[in-house]
Amino acid sequence: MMQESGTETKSNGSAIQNGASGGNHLLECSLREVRSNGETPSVEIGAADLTHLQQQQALQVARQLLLQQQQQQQQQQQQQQQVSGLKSPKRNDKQPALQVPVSVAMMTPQVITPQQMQQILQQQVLTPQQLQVLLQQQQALMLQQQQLQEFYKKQQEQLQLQLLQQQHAGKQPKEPQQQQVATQQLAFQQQLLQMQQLQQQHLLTLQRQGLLTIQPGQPTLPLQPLAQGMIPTELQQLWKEVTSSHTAEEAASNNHSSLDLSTTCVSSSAPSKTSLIINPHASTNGQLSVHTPKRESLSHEEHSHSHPLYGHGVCKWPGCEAVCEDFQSFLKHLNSEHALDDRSTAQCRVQMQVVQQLELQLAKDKERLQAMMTHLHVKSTEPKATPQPLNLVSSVTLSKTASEASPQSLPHTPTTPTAPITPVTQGPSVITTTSMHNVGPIRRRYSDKYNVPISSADIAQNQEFYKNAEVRPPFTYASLIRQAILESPEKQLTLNEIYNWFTRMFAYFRRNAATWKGAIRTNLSLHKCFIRVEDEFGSFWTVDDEEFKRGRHIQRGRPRKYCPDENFGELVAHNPSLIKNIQTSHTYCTPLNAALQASMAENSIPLYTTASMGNPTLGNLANAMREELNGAMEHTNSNGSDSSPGRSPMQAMHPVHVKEEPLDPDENEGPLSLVTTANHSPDFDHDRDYEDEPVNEDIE
DNA sequence: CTATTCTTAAACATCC
DNA sequence: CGGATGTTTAAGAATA
Repeated sequence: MMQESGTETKSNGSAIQNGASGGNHLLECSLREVRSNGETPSVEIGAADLTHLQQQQALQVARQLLLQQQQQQQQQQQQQQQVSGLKSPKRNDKQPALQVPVSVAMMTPQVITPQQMQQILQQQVLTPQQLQVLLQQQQALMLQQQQLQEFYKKQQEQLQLQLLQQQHAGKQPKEPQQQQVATQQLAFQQQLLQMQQLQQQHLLTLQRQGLLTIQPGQPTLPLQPLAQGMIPTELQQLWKEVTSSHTAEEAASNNHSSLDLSTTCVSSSAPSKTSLIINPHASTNGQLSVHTPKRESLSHEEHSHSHPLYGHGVCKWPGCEAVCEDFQSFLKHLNSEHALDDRSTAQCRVQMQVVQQLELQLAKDKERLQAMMTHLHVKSTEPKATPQPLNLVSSVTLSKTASEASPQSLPHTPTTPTAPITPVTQGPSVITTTSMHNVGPIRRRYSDKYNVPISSADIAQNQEFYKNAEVRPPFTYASLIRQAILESPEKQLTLNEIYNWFTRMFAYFRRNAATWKGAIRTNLSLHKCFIRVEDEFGSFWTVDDEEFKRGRHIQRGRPRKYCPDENFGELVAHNPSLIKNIQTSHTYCTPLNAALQASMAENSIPLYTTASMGNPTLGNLANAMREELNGAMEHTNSNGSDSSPGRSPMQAMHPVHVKEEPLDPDENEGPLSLVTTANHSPDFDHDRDYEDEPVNEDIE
């Protein structure tokens, strides 16, 4: 269209074939912007948003957990020094340090930065189910930690009280009691340590399983001292608030729910960020409340009988696994079997080493991941400046594609050196874009190439990316053509409309027109799934999605759609009166039962054969299809932008001619005339291309 | 290494 | 006649 022959070069053909296998993304483009009829993407949006927010929250929970642990460790060190020194000259000053950093993760939504959000959106790592599990696990861990920490806090206070008494009461012999308290203190510290280790193991396990992806380049990694967007004073303040709220909770008067806290933090911490990244739709779909109320309820339930070392009726002390009927028995068991002794101490030491090792490993993995990301040109620190084809980072379902995302497959074609920095403003609309259809095969094949669920965020981002970056989309022509057709309101496009779709949706297809247009034509002819329908005003193309999923081509050496040299087999295939009724209804009855269509397409001949043998259902079938056709014609008069302007809505009323399905000679012996009889019209008997060919009766 | 898939080019046909 | 549209074949690259 735009710059046709002048810039035609063959040089970019195969070279660019390498250039855009960055991922398999849906190209569900522009449905909402091109046409506004029909589709209601809200459900899918909700699911997508849910996933994204879950990812966000999971990530944040993980981050905050780790952050929390570090803070705790510092506190413990401080407190340990206190205890061991048996003097606390500045207890009051230290009081804030005694505050337990509970529920820091509750305020995760406002901590996350747009960059993080962007990355999370780009990563389709977790399924909702996985996220749910992850969240629950994290919540359980956090609650356990809270509970223990509160217990610990009480002990600490008790100890301080005793110390105070000791100081004020002179040097009266309270030694035994104090020793006991100190012992308990140590035991709880060990428990805390153990719990932290468990948490980190949990996190690491999740990460290794690919359930949790910790972003590289983010100052929020576990080993980093502070989370982005949060300064120490804020943390302290929040801890205070949270702790006080939990104290109130213990007093059975908790009105200060975690949700409130979260809200408070949102408004005080980073409201602009929050409002920027939280999609209104998402925020109202219960996503945020999924987290916090659950925590709340859990905190009530598990406060009474939750312990990081107790789960499923089993003591979780390393190497113990003693069965405890209930929580009380567990506590007894814990105090009796895992009291402060050499063995427990040694186990704690071991656990500490384990934690250190894990941290080390985590640091290494983080470094490795960062290097990988850098290598793949994924600018994790640049959120929106470079809309890359997504799914590069990671994907559960498309890991193969991700692995294919070698650097050369990134959009760095010679013709598009500036592609990666093409500015595309996405904003919250990323989440609101939806997907109608799944794109089929990508350029680089992979086994599960069909119907791979891809998130709408990818679609949107990739759509924007390919719209603006002159990068070859990593999809086959067939998938793109299908996409174009399926996006059209009537699921049909003329060739020129397909061209237009390509140029509109992909900057890459705004040049070298002759090349890709020819490829489109070739693909239309070659693929079984593309059905050419002819009416009095021209022809248009439809797609048989079931056939598309089968991915069949018109096989060579078999009857062609177009065969100048006719022979017996081709006569069958070229008989326009045979299948056209089926095809016609097929064309117009997208609302028709897809399974029926698939069945028709797949088993057309057996169907006919059966019908010829006297199956009474065929007539009904034909009638049903005619009815479907009639019904479908009622809504064919909606004009999308891709609709041919020259075709009036009334065309649909006319009999149309369909590209002959290339019936295989080995399966087209069926007496198709019966179908013709079912809906026979003189109009069907002359096809433009094959009017001189014998009709199907010859094959009988 | 082989088979398959996909792309690209080209030749050819038909229609407008 | 020339362009648009279709069909078919072949070659080569990429991939399974």
